[in-house]
Amino acid sequence: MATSGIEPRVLVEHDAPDTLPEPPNDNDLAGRLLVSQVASKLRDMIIQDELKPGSRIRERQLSERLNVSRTPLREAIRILVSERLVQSLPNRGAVVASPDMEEVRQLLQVLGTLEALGGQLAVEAGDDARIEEILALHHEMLSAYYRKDKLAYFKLNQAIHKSIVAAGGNAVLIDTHAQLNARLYRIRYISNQRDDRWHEAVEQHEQIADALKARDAGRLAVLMRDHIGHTWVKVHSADG
Amino acid sequence: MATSGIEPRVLVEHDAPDTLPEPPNDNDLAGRLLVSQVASKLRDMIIQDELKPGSRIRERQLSERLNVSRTPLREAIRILVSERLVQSLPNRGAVVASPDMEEVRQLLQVLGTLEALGGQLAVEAGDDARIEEILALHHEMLSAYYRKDKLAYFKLNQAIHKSIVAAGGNAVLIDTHAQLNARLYRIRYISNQRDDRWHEAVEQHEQIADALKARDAGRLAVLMRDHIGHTWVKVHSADG
DNA sequence: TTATACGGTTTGGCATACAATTTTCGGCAC
DNA sequence: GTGCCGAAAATTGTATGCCAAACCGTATAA
Repeated sequence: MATSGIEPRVLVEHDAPDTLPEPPNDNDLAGRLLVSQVASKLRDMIIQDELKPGSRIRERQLSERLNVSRTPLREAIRILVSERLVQSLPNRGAVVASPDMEEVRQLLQVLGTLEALGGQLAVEAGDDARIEEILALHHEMLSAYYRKDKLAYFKLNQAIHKSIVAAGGNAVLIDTHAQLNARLYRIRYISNQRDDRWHEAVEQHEQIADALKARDAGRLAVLMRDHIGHTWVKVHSADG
Repeated sequence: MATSGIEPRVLVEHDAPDTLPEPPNDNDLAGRLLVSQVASKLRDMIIQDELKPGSRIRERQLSERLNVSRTPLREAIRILVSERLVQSLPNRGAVVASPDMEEVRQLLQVLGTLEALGGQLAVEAGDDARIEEILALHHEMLSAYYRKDKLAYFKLNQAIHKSIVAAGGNAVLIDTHAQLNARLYRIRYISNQRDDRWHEAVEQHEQIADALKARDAGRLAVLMRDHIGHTWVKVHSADG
């Protein structure tokens, strides 16, 4: 789905890359093929704003910067295009995708449904150890909240959502969730920097943890969906 | 060489067209870049069983068969890999993906959730004309059912599900749905060839059509999910 | 007979060279 | 000063070549 693409940016500029969101580096088989390594590197660069949304990707320049030839770089770009992290223009190369608000809304809508399913499956199929791990992450996150450590909070928040989905054991769901989530990583990070309604999000996580502990699949599903709805409100209201 | 760059003929001989499920050919911008053309062609070949699941993709052989060099073919293969239509082995090339039963179950589980959301959005956001179109497809499908025209039924069935999701207007959902659905195309086609419980599926479609007509979002969502559950029963029981 | 070592062949991985298209920019006309 | 046209430069798209790793068959030794 083609986004506007040429529009500079949707959220704040965030030009200074002094704060690097840290890559999830959740990559598949990154150690093996050069193409995979390059693709992973590109994902990290996009997430860390080293490649800014809307900016063109110059193949020759990037390839010599990464010390690879254009061939594996181009193949890596194709991968990111099909992940919708970059957009390919006909004979004019590729630009880093910059989702507009409507696309963000759509992504969150789908993610909400997927996380609801993930929560349900986590309760139905997840073993106790898995759920204990998630609860442990939850308490770590609370700790970060009370320390006002936004970066730690952000990372633990991401880890929790990912773990809940993973606990369901549906590899397709895990995969799809990760792919859609990657498209929102930057925006979520930026949105997290404001502490708008931070306590609300924490309260929702408390409820999520309760439902997990109680193994209440239905309630957890509803909570997960609502929680993402809350994310949309945060991002949307901050848009301006 | 100078084969004048882009040769007009994109479609290939079609060697053994005894049973051709017909490609959806729902491709993005297939007319533009050679890589896109090759990727589309590969998708069609996989769907039509010209490239059979589990078989290796030999780059040199395929490239000369498609009259392109290995470079665009390799880039196209990368795209299909990230769509999970082919699987890439470390230093041993690519093979056509052959989903096992567990993966099919997972795919259907996620698709069920997505189609439920699609149904809900179709009712909430779809205008009357859109829904009328879907109902028209439904009646066409009924006609195919009574004619016992399995191929027409199959295609219309696919078109209906796609249209319902499309009516919701969520591009991300449409895209994700299409991608996951593509991985099941062959299996669904094969499953459709048996007329196991054909009437049950038709009855479910009747209910779906009713819910659409009544604009009952909640009921439609439940029906869509259950309907896919039914697909799983069909596929699973036939597996053996 | 079986296991294993070895060399030829095939295939994929990456780099580089060439072609086609787009962008840029200088010059000229208005 | 503004706008249009064209050639040069830059960039992407495609093809080809070289190298290394994996496969297969044979032969040799236990």
